[in-house]
Parts: sequence; structure tokens; C-alpha cells
Amino acid sequence: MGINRDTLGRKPRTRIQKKNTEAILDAALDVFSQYGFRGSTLDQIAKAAGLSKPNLLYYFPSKVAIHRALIDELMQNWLDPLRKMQADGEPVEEILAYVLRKLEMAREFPRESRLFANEIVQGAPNIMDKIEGELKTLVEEKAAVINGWIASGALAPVDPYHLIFSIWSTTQHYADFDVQVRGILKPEGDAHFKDAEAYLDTLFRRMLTPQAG
Amino acid sequence: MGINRDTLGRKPRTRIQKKNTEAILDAALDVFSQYGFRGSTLDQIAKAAGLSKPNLLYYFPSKVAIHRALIDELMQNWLDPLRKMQADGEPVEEILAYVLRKLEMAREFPRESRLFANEIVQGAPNIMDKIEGELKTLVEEKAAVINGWIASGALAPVDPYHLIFSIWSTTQHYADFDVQVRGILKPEGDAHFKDAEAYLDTLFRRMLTPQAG
DNA sequence: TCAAGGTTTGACCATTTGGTCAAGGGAACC
DNA sequence: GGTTCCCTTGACCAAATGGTCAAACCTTGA
Repeated sequence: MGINRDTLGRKPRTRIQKKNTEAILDAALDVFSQYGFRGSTLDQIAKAAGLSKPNLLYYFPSKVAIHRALIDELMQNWLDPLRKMQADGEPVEEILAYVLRKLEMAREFPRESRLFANEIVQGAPNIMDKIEGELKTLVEEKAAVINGWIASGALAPVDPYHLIFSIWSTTQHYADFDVQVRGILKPEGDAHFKDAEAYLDTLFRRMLTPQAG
Repeated sequence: MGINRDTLGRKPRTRIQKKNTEAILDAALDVFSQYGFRGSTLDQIAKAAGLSKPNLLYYFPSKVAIHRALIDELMQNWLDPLRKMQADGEPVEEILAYVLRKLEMAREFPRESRLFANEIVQGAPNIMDKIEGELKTLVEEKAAVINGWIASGALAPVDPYHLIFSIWSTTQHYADFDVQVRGILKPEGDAHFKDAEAYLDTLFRRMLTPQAG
């Protein structure tokens, strides 16, 4: 009999549970982010986690349960950088700080970015509700903030939605399309992220800085 | 016995072959672009093409063969917009025209874009050679053109590689992350592409137009 | 130390999957 | 009309896959 999921919830009861659930989620992140949900197998995940398949299924009741656990965890953190964009800051700097936070996340958490990308590209079968729910709400909220900044003259006029899309796409590109970027630039490690940072800073600064006069 | 692939090559011999290979490739584009290679099945493709599985395998020897045929066809057309960016044009307008061509492709050929995205996100197992080959060569060539434009003063100084990456990511975003975009904007059909066009035109125009003085 | 409960696994199962094959059904050219 | 080659399919196969289960193995706390 598997673990009582009702009582497990977020907090593993024992040391072993903690270690193994973490190992499983880490391994699953590796596998799912590389092959997508349907392209990943329990055997792959079990092997990557150093467990037997039945043992893996002792901790999670099914393949989808593992995936859901990952996605839930991811959605918690993924929107944090956007949430931190505050209306009371200096507009251009607030947005640029957001851009850099997103780029930093693409560098530090490329697997999470690719897990998300895989899910969206394939039609977001498991997170459509979250997209139309908390994500949409948050974006609308921040779009209003941006429109407020524009009205105050502190920001050049710009469609806030497409601005946000362009921030997402340009930053996540360095995680999601990593192999392409590396295939073209042939960088040493993460060296190209410095250039990307400078480029994106310029790109969005020029876009957003209001023109005098 | 299946079709003689040596003689088939690009040109189907008969009417029926033409019709069926086209139906298969179209169906396969649907399926592969949605589920990725490993997540797609021959049954799905056969059903979508209106053929039985053995019949499908009469035209293509294996699953990978179908995928390879698609990818090969795709790579032919995918780089055309970039190739069309000519050194003898007006720099800012040349690049902006490229941006709009890419956006147009994202709207007209989202399946192709997603097929490509799926392939790259999952590590580009089948096209790494093309990335490090013709793609890299073409990008380097165009980066040189852009650097020439910058040297002539007709273009603001900018890292040409990251410029190209940002053009790819912002435009393809509307195909690859289509469900997310639609989940947030809730547009009527393709109405949001007009706004995207205006936004990207502004974004890159501001980035690229050299500052007087 | 011993019981109770937590952990691990080999064997197993039904289904799905990529792929084969032989035989039958058509189109087309003579 | 008949022959030749093209096309189609039902039946089949081996391997892979998600998942189950009972039995055995550990930990831990009294």
C-alpha cells in the first residue's frame, strides 16, 4: 500500500520519505523537461532517481501525480518575479529589474522553464485552468500598473500585454532554446548570459524610456 | 513491399502516392507539433491521415522517417525570411521587414513553429547537425551584415546575435505559446496579431534606429 | 529485543506501441 | 480481357509501458 497521500500533503513524515520524494521530483524534472509528459516513462524517472519502479509508485500514485506535483510547485515560483514588480517603484527600473530576474531564472532554472515550455507548446492540457486563472489575473493586474505608469508619463506608451509577452519570450528563450543558442554561439559555460543581459537591458530601456518633449 | 524510397526521393510516382504522402505529412505535422516525437504514435498519425497503420508504413518505412521528412522540409523554408535580409537595403527597414515576415510565419504556420520548438526544447536530437551547420553559417553571415550596417552608422550599435535571438523568440512566441497568449488575451481569432505587429515594430524600431548626434 | 509500521522489490498483468507479412483488391497499359 | 504492378488491410508479433501485489526487508520506539 502506498503512502497516505492525505496526510502526506506537503510534509513528508519521515526522513526517508523526504529524501526519496525529493529525489523523485528532481529526477522527474530532468526527464519531463526533456521529453515532455507523454515522451517520458516511469522507468526513466525511477532510474534517474535511483529507485525501482514499484518503489517510485510507493511514493506517488501515478505518473500524472508526479507531473502534477512538479507543475504545482513550479507555478508557485514562476510568477514571483512578476509579482515583485511594484507600482510604487521607478517604472523603467521596475520593468528592467523584472527582465533581469526572468533572465536570471532562465539561467538558474532552465529545467523548470523547459517543463513549462513543453506543457504550453503541447497545448497546456494540465494547466489551462491556471493560465486562465491566476496567471491571467496577475497579468491583468500588472498591465493596469503599467498603464498607470504610462498615463503618468514615466513610461513610453506601449501595449502592456505584448510587452510582457516579449519579456517572457526573450528571457525564456535562453532556457527553452538553449541548445540552439549554444549551437550558434558556442559559449564557454554561461558566458553568453552577460551579453544577453546587456542586450535585453538596452532593448527594453530604449523601448520604455519616454522621449523628452 | 513498401515504396522504393531510392526512386521516390522527392517526387512521388503516381497520383495516389502524391495524395497519400501529402496527407500523411500533413497529419504528422498536426500530431508531432502537438505531442513531440516521442509523444506521438503511428496510430494517431494514421487516423489523422485517414489511413490504416500498415498503409501508412507502406509510404514511409518508419516513424522516424516521417519525422525526418517533415523536419527536412521545414528547414528548407524556415530560414528563408532571414536569407531575404539583404545587405543592400535600408538597414532598419530590412530588419523590421524580417521581423514582420517572421511574425507572419508564426501566424500562418504555427504547426511548423511548434514542430521546431518541440524539437529544440527536447534537445534537438535530430537537427543538431543542421543547427551547427547551415543555421550557424547563415546567422554568422547575417551577423556580419548587421555589423557592417552598424559600422556605417545606419544602425544603432547592438549585438547582432542576441538581436536575432530576440527576433526569433518574440515572433515565434505567438505560435509556440499560442494557448498561453490566447488564455490571457482571449482574442477573436487572430485579432491580436495586429497589436503584436505594432508592438514589435515599435520595439525593434526604437532599438535599432541610430540616435542623432 | 520485539512488535508495528514504514520501505523495497521480483514477478506479474493488460494495454499500447512500432513494425511485419501474406493475401486480397485496384488501376492501367497492352 | 488479362496481366502487371500498385495499393490496402486484417492478423499478428515482440518490446515497452503504466500500474499492481504479496512477500520480504528495514527502522524505530517502547
